Amino acid sequence: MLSKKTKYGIKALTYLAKQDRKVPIQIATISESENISVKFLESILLSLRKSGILGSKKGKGGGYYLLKDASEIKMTSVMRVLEGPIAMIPCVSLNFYEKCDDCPDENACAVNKIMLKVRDNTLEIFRNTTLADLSN
Amino acid sequence: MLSKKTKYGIKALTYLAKQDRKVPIQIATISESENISVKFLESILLSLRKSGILGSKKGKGGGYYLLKDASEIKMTSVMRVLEGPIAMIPCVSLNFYEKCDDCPDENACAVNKIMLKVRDNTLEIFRNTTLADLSN
DNA sequence: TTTAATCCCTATCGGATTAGTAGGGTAATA
DNA sequence: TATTACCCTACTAATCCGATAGGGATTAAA
Repeated sequence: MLSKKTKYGIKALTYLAKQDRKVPIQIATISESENISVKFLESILLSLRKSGILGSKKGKGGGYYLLKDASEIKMTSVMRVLEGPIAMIPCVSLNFYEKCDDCPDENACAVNKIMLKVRDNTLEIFRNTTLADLSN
Repeated sequence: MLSKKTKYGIKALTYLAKQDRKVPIQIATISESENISVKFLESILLSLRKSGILGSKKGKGGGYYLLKDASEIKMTSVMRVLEGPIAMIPCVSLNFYEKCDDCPDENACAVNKIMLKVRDNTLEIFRNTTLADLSN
């Protein structure tokens, strides 16, 4: 299941992608437009800023803005920041790899086999999709 | 994240797929071979039986067995029984559809758009993969 | 210089889910 | 009839999620 964090994060990012990048947008504005609680959205935007996808400006007239052009922001990085691993199980994850305790041989493991396929495919989609694609 | 229930379920099913279908296999046997707690495995096999993927035989010499040939058991049905929805979000789910409260228009929703792609792709993989494919 | 807007950070909390445990009931077979 | 093994219910510890609360720091504008 996709977490609400990810869902809201993607919505907020596509909202920003539709705006003039030079004008910071306030949390409250996005919150109203996308029906997201202000405080929860705040924490989401914060993590997007820390990961280098968003920039922010403090004080009056401040807000959040995309650091790069929407067409240069791939869904792979967005998903990894918001949702974490793209793979459904750690033993097939590129960025969050972990061995299974119970599994003596990954190459012989049926779960590994099928989930690897799924990961490859999903990854391909996220790699070829940018924020610009989603905001049209 | 794939639940352990699903992971163990797939492992148990591929184990059964390697055996003679006419001989019931006991829970304890699968449990030992695949490193799964007996009781937890018991509840998993039970739900696989209730959903019509496995058959069971009680009493001495009893156990579980595949109801169909491994090559006829698609991963779509296995995943739906064990994990539930294949889609990452209910608004793009075929079998577990639900509308999002916060979303006025699904066709204009970026999350819907990208997750629909992912679902289509994942579904395609599960449809074209059978237990037989995994047990080789 | 003051004020108000806005981001920034930490802590907390209820509810849901997960993974696993325990214990006994029931049916089938030798 | 004794044994084996499935079947079912209930419980629990741990974890995660979504949300809330409250204040602190920074900046722009009056």
